[in-house]
Amino acid sequence: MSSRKSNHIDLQCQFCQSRGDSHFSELPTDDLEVLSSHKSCVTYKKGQTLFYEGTRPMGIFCINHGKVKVYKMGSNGKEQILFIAQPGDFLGYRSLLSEEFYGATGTVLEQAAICFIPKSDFLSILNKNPAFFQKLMKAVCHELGVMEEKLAQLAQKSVRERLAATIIMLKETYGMEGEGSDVIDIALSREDLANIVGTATETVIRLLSDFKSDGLIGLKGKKIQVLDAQRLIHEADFYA
Amino acid sequence: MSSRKSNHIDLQCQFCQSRGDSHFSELPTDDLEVLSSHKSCVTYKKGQTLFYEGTRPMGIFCINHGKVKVYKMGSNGKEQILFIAQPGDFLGYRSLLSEEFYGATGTVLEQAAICFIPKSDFLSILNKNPAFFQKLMKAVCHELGVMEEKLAQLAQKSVRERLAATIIMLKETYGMEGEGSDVIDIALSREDLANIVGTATETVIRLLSDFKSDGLIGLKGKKIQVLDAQRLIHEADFYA
DNA sequence: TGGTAAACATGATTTTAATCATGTTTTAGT
DNA sequence: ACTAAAACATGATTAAAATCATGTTTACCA
Repeated sequence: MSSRKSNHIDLQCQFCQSRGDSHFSELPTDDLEVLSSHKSCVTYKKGQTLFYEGTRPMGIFCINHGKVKVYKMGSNGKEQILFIAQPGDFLGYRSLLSEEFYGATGTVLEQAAICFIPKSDFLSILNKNPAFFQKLMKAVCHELGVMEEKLAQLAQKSVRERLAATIIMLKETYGMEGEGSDVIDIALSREDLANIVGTATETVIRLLSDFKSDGLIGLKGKKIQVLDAQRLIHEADFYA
Repeated sequence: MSSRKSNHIDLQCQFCQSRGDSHFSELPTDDLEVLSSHKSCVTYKKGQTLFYEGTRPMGIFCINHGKVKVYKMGSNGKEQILFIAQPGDFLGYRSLLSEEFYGATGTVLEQAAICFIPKSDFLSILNKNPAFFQKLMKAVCHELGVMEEKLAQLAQKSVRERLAATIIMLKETYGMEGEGSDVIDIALSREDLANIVGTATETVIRLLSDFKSDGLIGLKGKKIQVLDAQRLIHEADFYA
């Protein structure tokens, strides 16, 4: 709002690097052209919020680049992070389709480029493409299963187990290949990590130190390096 | 399996009392006839299981009468109840549509009559009726929102708050009208209640006693009577 | 680049809720 | 109706994690 340089950028869906990872991967070319001409693309800085819990969705966000945390704010002021969205992910379509207000807030975790597709365009493409609709249905059903699993884990596992499980999940999602392998490539503060696990920041800090002393992880600055995935999985009490 | 009297019954979807509450409410008559002729209907006794976590869904269940708890079993042998299904509810369609194994187990809470619709029939009706498909999509999206809300509450609220919230929810869903009003008409054991709230059975028992001494609830046998909904809501820390 | 706020870290204390132990009441099956 | 098992109840103890307090390091921006 103060910067003179526009933060709007021009991204064509047809040539989007992240489209292959998205639900748009098999959309016909003409639909992609409609999308490209109607959507707007904006770059965001860390900390900027895309949408707020309790407000009305006007379209969907499609992440070209960067990461977004989606969370609910509790009465105590503490965030509960529901998931972290990455390039190719859609945001806000759940509320759009259930015709409800946003149930959570979406805030950019690191420098991002994100497209916004107006509600009407998204819905018309959805209605024109049964295959796309089915794909999306399948995705929502899968998401529901994932959320149910998270709920059960939260109810039944200790903080230590949940933190170990979270680190493993992060490694699978953001672990880099080759070189600095096993380093989890996402800049999460201890507080964010606590808000994923559902615990206090101090508890996460303590447990990370424990894991480090035990040789399970290494701490490169604020990035976590998984040293012994096997034992970490054991800590998470999987397959038990 | 031992009883000589068959537990199969004949229920026609066209005349189903519970259909008005279900996603089938606006399905064309000819589709209902197809359903009726292809489905099978069975009565179940308390404790019988409809489907098991980790198995492959072969169709969907539609509840005509009775209640079913859907839960995940933890490594400690403790159940986490995800939701309780009632007449008109579908069960198992989520896994069917995401093409995954059942993520949870469904067990009958009280005497029930439940229809089973084979996968192929359900899917063909789904594909023939875009309006039905959309309705279902909307429902799944709503469910996802509900599950996210539960997750956040579990992470952020105390056991006391969660129990109060659960009682209020149960009252809204199963509260009887008129006469014995405010009595929650569902036979939940203290253990089941604990597995909804995500706590130990003893803790639920103690808190129920507390609520009773405080005049918030009455205990009619094992059924709960809500005496002071306002204060109960306050205990649940809503609108805070 | 110096100053300031945020993030990280560690210790001490308190709170919450789980677990363990034991007894009583209800329920269901023969 | 009788018995066994399950459910309910209450007290005592322990364990887990939150909270409070304080100090250090890191990151950011004017």
